[in-house]
Amino acid sequence: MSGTGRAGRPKASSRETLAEAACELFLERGYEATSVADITQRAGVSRSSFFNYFSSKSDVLWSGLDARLAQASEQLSALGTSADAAAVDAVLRGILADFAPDPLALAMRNRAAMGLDDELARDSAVRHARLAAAVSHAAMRAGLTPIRADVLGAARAAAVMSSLRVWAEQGAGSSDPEDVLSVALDAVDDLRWR
Amino acid sequence: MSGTGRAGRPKASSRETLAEAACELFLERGYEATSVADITQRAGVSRSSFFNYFSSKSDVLWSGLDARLAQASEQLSALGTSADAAAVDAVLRGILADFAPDPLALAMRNRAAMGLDDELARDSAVRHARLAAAVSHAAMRAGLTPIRADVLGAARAAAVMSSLRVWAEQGAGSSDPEDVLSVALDAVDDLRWR
DNA sequence: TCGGATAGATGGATCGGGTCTAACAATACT
DNA sequence: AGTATTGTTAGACCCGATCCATCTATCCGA
Repeated sequence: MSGTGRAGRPKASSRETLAEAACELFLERGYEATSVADITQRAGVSRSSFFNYFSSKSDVLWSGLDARLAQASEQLSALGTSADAAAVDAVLRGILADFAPDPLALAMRNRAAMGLDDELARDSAVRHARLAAAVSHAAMRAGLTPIRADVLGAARAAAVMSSLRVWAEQGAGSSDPEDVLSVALDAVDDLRWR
Repeated sequence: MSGTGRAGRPKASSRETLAEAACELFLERGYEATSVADITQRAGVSRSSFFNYFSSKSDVLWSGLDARLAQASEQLSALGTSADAAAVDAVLRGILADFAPDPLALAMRNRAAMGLDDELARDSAVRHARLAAAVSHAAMRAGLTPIRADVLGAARAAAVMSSLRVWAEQGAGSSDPEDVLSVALDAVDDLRWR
């Protein structure tokens, strides 16, 4: 029997196993009070193995979204000088399209119980900034001034992150995050104080 | 002779002494390569003392702006339900009014030499988010929907942070950051793609 | 069947940021 | 002199993260 897999020792644990153990512990004791050693102990692997699957403790929560954000950044870069609002918004919708409930959604929904308010604020800020920078770069390539591009990028990135948060808090699964985003992007196009 | 000072042992070091030592080292070796122990050693105090003056290593860079952001948050809260765009923008201008070159401006200007690109991006994101949240709360109190308020807060916060960055990179001191912000806030009011 | 070659798992050392505490030192006031 | 007050300090400790050498399990070809 060949071809079942590639050479080498088969994986003894998986991202899912570790993520499950982590989320359980986050719910039981809180995020801060859960060490990486606790997670690997429950998952039945060594502490060292954790970092073969996740680049950091918080990566357990964010890896799903990060992959989509990275993809979106590439797509935005590929737009070149012809980037317009519609094209950018299409990419942004892709980020949340078919976004299934995952550790991040769970964390956003149970942020209080997990004691995640601070951590989530910080990490969300980083992702917001990353996305905002990507949009800003696209806008600058399209000819906008740097500050104008930054403001526009921040507004659109906020639409994405805020939509995700609202969707997650409402109990991810009942609605489609993409629909929430559509409303948010409308708000960007008509950004008046009222 | 009384009244020369209050009781207790006089301070042996000051924030300024530590900040200077830190900035020197950041320029010489880079931010990452400089440990807190390095800073205190150059300043001639113990490592323990560092945290009597700064809450973290990065606080050396950010404490000046953080104080202004905290003040702005309070002012925004005090606006109550009567917050409108003009009142909010006035508060935002106050953040950058008379903002003198400080460790943060130095860091932004020498971000490459200090190897600060990552760290600065992360920390800027946190401050952006903090300010955006304050503006968003003000907007929600004024009756806007949460997502609309988030988008608007992110856009205005981006105007502030982006202005600060541009001002610092241009060589803080030559111009007034408040002037840069005025241009940026105009961009928020007219947030169309190009 | 044996022996690489490959991929994964592991323990342990190391580092740096940050917290905490008990002891110590210097000043003002009485 | 004595005491309260304030600041400094050493040291232990925790935790996230990196690194490396070693060990283990599987596949595949000779």
